[in-house]
Amino acid sequence: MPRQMSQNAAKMELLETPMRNAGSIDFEVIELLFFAYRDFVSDPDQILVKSGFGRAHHRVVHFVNREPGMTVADLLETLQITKQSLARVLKQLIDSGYIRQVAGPEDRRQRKLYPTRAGRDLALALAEPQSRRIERAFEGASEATRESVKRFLRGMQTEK
Amino acid sequence: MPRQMSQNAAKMELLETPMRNAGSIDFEVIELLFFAYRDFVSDPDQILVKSGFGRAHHRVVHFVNREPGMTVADLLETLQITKQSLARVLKQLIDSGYIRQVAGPEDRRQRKLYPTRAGRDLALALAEPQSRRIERAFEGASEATRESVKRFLRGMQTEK
DNA sequence: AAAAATATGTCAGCTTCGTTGACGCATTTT
DNA sequence: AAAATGCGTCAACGAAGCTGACATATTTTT
Repeated sequence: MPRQMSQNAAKMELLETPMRNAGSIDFEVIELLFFAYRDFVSDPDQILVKSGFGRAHHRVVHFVNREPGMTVADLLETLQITKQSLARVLKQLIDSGYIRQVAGPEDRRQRKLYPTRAGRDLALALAEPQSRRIERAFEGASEATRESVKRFLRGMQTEK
Repeated sequence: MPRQMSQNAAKMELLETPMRNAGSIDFEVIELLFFAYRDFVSDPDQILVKSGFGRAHHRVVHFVNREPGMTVADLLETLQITKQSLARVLKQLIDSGYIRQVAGPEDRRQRKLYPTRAGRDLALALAEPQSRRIERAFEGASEATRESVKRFLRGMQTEK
């Protein structure tokens, strides 16, 4: 086989054309979601570093504040992680005084989770820059537009 | 101090009221973004497990396919990670034949990255379920609505 | 009353993917 | 010739997920 042909064969395996929106594949929105979420979660990180916590703590403190009295099982369902994974961060949040547990009044096996005042304050501090970013992204948008965006985001969720 | 007062004092530190959309904090959209992204990235995971890759490989293979010829530095900028972190996954993708490197034609220190046919196929396979999910979320939406959503997502990005 | 199921906690070990810091090599720029 | 740049790599570490096994308290079922 001549050298030139080998070169071409080797080159053939390299694709030089960009993968563009085509067929039914929406690469543009895929990337928009990636960048939007990357920057969205980067906001709270500075605050979290000061407390010695990470993103996992953020999620826990957020949802417990949103629904005080939720059980450990509820939280596992919401976060879609294992109890062993939750245990670490939850324990740290309890030990640090941001969250407390109360035995369920009906079913005493349950551990109902509540934020302390410090836990509420932390959740608010973390939500603030995220909310500002959202407001900036909605800048000038009508109420109908805002509803469309929410509808889209709801539609992105797996229906359970 | 009477026992009753101590009990109340202890109870005081537990907040039982849900943290609701109030002031300027938009908890609803914060959560919608969390759930939307959680489910959005869960799609490719099954496919990735079969190839022995993770989400980091997904991102690399995606962007190299979107912009063949991008350099290592470009990729680091896009992903916002360190070169040591990228090195691991990039090496695996190169060794597995999904991506190849070519010395830059002008600056030969650069490594331009290109997908192979297998790399293109993998990127397409990973994008497919995500794109289907996006289409479902847009179901029945007008072109104007779609543009509004994209505008919102662009607005969520940190401007560089 | 006994047995089974449930809710939670915990131990141990593993994986992925991010980090910092240091250094080497080839190449380009000054 | 010296300095800066692009990239690769070694080593050590941390955050946050995972599986599997087992313990304890409590509730439900038999």
